[in-house]
Amino acid sequence: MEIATFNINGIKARLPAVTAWLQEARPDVVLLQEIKSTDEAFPRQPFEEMGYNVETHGQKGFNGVAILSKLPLEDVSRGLPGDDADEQARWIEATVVGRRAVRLCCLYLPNGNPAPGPKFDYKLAWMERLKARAAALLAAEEAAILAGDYNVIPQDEDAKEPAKWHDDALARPESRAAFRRIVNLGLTDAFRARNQAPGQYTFWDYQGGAWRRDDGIRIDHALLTPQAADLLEDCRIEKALRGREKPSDHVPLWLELDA
DNA sequence: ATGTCGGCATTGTGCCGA
Repeated sequence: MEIATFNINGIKARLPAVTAWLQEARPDVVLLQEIKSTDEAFPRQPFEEMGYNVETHGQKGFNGVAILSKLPLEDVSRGLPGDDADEQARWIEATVVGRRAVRLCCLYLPNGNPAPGPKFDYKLAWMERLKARAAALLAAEEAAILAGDYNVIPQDEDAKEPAKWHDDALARPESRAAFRRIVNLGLTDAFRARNQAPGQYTFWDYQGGAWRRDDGIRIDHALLTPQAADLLEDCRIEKALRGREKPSDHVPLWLELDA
């Protein structure tokens, strides 16, 4: 089973690029972040015509997540538990059953800038809720993946210029510690399980010629429960997509699971 | 180097978020 996670930075602006990519790459499952669309406005039809089931958790103008799957999506759940007052659409999960059942959690973790401040507080609180959900998934002892835009640069080797990020919400010690607490519950960073090299990025800012200078950061991650990690066959970053026409500022992260 | 995008409210262009 091939699963890709991709922050597309707006489905309306990215529809041609995303459909062209899907036609050639043909993943079984796609986890999308930053659709920046309501459920009603999301263009389901082009994806359904390609054979995908579509489940969205959208919001007008900002955020929004979705799951596309060739297999049926079962037990769909929207919203990260733990705060009924949170209206930001950043979490959707569902189960696919191939040769094995896999729980798919698609997440768009808050950016948190400027830090310190209320947005940073919201990020850290959201990460506490994510930790609680991860603990529950681990307790179920089933194959689950928690993948998406984490907006966390885990270590200095995950940035071309780490020093310029040290005061940023993506790399501050509080953000990195919160990310480590989640991983340390017993999850596997799928990319790092397969590739230990520095200089592996999933995001290059539109500004300042970041792509041209390969000034990137690794902030899109897939964390796996042990039962999912046992199924992991490969994990790779599709860097070339960033160099195409009208790209997102993120590129897809791919998982190959024996499932 | 207040640099680049996307979306919104709006019909010109400024604001917000990233």
